[in-house]
Amino acid sequence: MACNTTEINRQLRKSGYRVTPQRQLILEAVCQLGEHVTPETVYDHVHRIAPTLSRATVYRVLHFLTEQRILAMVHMADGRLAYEMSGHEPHHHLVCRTCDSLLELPHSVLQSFLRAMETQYDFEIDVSHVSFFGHCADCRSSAGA
Amino acid sequence: MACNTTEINRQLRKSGYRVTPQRQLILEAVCQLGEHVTPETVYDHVHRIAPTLSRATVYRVLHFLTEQRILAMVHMADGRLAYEMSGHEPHHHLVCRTCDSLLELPHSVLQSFLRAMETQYDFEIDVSHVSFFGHCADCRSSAGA
DNA sequence: GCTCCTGTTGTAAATTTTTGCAACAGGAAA
DNA sequence: TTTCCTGTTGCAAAAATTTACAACAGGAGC
Repeated sequence: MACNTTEINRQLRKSGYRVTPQRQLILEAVCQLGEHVTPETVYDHVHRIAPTLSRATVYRVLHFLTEQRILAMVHMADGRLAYEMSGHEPHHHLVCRTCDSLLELPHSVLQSFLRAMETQYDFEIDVSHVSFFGHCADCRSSAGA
Repeated sequence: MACNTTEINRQLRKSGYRVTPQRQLILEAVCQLGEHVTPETVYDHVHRIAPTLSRATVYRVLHFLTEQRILAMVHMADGRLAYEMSGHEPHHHLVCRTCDSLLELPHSVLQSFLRAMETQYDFEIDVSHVSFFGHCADCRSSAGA
């Protein structure tokens, strides 16, 4: 996943938004840091380069870039949010609400189903990352009942 | 959705957990308040009845009851969490990340697909509430591109 | 009805995330 | 290049959520 800043910058400007050094730094950080990047990780990273860049800006820019579909939002097991480049290889999770484990789910399992839903509801589902919540085999058996 | 406290209490005791007045109050509150109940709403409600009951306990109990599959966790549009009785009529959402709108999705659309995944991965997906994130028709067209 | 073990709670502080507002700075247009 | 409009940022305070820890209180066993 190369971080094609040039193309993204043009896209932003065309939509009437500004390309600021803060936004560029944060975007590059997410790109370099990989999958499931937390706001705090981003902050640590960019704050080293630009010490005045504030936490508030990190949160605001992450939210903004998600709205612009440049980043994808990932729901972590603990309920917190993480981010990643939306162009990342699609991957999905089964998240256990008891033990917080993550089970990877191949994209192929979802692909056709999600496409069908999109057509049916005219809603563009963010297929780059989908999480399902529930309870894994281990916790199901140990919970007894 | 009647809130069958008796049965739930037995289930908790059998698993070695305690039935405290705080837990009962919070459970009843969620049951009465309906779908998509936020921690703050629960706190307001129970705090009126038991003024010493703290926010920390509300958060802890909501998390705990979700682990026990008595409550279901709902991802709201703004990224915050809400809760509801897990026995509620299953309903699902398409959440727009640009305008935060919620589109209801009938259970039938998901049912067979989720069942198949459960069988395949031995993971009990919480079917009482599933959210998909993406971008709605309106925001897709207005985003231009 | 007691006792004891240990799961739970309240408090207060830490951490995380959001928000209001004035100062700042992209970038389009001249 | 200069100007101007308004989108963005930083700061600081507010709000939301989590955590540590000592005191408390279910409920099983007697």
